[in-house]
Amino acid sequence: MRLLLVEDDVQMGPTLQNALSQAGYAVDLSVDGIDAEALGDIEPYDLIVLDLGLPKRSGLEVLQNWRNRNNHVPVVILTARGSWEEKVQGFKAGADDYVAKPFQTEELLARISAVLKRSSGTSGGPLQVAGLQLDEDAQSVQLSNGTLFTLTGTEFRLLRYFMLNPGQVISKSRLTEHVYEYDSDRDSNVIEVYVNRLRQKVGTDLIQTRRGQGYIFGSP
Amino acid sequence: MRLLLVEDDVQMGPTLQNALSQAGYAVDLSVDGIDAEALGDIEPYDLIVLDLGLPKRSGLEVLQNWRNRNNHVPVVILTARGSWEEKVQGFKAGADDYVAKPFQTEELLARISAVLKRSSGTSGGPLQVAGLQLDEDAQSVQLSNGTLFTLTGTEFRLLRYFMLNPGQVISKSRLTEHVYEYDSDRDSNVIEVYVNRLRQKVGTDLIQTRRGQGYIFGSP
DNA sequence: CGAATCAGGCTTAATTTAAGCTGAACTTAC
DNA sequence: GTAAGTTCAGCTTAAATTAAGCCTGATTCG
Repeated sequence: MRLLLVEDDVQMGPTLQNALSQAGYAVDLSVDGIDAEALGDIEPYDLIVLDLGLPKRSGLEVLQNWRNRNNHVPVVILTARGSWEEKVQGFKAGADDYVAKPFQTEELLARISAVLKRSSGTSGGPLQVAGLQLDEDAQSVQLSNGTLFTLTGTEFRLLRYFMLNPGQVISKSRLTEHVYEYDSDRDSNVIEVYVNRLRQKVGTDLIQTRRGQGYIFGSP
Repeated sequence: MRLLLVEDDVQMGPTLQNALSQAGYAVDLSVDGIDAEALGDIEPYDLIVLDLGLPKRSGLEVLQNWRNRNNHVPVVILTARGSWEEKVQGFKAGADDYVAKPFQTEELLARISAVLKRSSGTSGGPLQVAGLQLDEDAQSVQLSNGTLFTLTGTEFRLLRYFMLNPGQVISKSRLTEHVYEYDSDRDSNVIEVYVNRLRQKVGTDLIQTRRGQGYIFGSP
C-alpha cells in the first residue's frame, strides 16, 4: 500500500513519514502544493494524506484540481483544529476524511486504515479473503486450517495489496509501484521472488500466474 | 505508561508529579487549561489526571472539548470533596473516574491503576500475561518458575506497556512515546538497550523482534 | 503432428544492506 | 558514591536484492 504524504513542516513531515512506514505503508513525502499535485497525478497512490496549509499552492486547490481531472484517489486532509470552515471546504472539494491538527499518530493511522477499507468495499473487521485472514496488529496471516505465519514488511505489503484487490489481474509493474516507495523502476525480479515466498506460506494456488500479464489472487 | 497531570497548585503539582513518577509512570505536568487541552490532543497519553479548578480554561471545559473531538483518553478528575455537582458534571463530560480532594496519594494511585486496567480490557488483580506477573507496588516481576526480579523505572514502564499490549507489533517510536516524558524524538538505541535488559530478566522469547517493524510481546 | 525454439516465469543460492544486539564506557541525579 | 540512564562502537543476523540456471507453455516450422 503506497501513500503520498504532503506536509511542509520540516519537523512533522519526516516524523509522520517514519510512523507511516512503520505501520507498513510505502510513503513518499512531498513538501509543496505544486510538487504534490503533479505526484498525485503521476504516481498510483492508494491514499494521500494532505496538509491544507502548503507553500506554493494550497492543499484545497490541489485537491480540487485532482478531482476536476477525475483523479479519485482517496484523500485524508489535515486541517487546523476547530476550523469548521476548512473541514467543510475540504469535504466539498472531495476529501474522504479529515484529521484535525494537532492529532495523535494513532488517530491518523486509524483514519487511514478506515478510509482504505471503505474505499476497497470491505468494511470493518480484519481483512479476510479467500480463506486468509490478515492480522494487521501482528502483521501476520492465518490460513483456513489455522496455521499462522508471520510476514516480513515487504511480504505484508504485497499480500495486503493482493487481498485488497482479489480476482483481478495485477501486473508486476503495478505491484512494484504499490509495494515500494518512489524511486523505482527496478528492472529485476524482486516481485517474482516475493510471490514465490508468499506462495510458500499461503499456498501455491492462491496466487495464480497470468503469463505475460501478471498475477491474480484468490479466484477461479 | 505515560500520564499527563493537570494541576495548577504550585505545591501540589510537583509533589504529585513526583509521586506518580515514583509509581512508575512517565508524567508530564501542565498548569493551565489551554496548555493541557493542546497537550492532551497531541501527545499519546495513556491517562490524564485532571484538576477541575484551573486557570484560563476550566477542567470541565477542557474535558468536554476533548470528548467532542473524539479524544477518548482515560481521564481521572480531581474534584472538591463533597461537591456532588462537580462529580456529576464530570462524569457527564466523560470522565472515567474521580478522586475527591483532599486525598491520599495511594488512593489516587489505586484509581489510576484501576482505570488503566479497565480501559485496557483487563480487570482486577495484578497484570498477568504470558506467564509473567507484574507487581505494581513493588515494581517487580515474577516469572512462572517463581523467580522474582526487581525492575528499574524504565524497565518497569517498558514491560508494563508490553504487557498491556500483547500480541501486537509495537514500533520503537511508539514505545518511546509511551515510556518517556515529553521531549523526545531521541535518535538513539535506548529502547534496544532496555529490551535487551528486559530479555535478560524475563527470558529471550517473550519479546520477539520483528525486524523493520518493531517488537511483539508474548505471542506465537 | 511433434520437435525445436524462445520468452517469461520460477527457484535457489550468494551477496549486499541495514536493523538490531550487546558489553562497556560515560553521564546524570540523588 | 552509587545506581539508573544513555551513548557508543563493533558485531551479529535477518531481510532485501541480485543473479544464474532451470522449468514450462506457447509458437513455429520441418
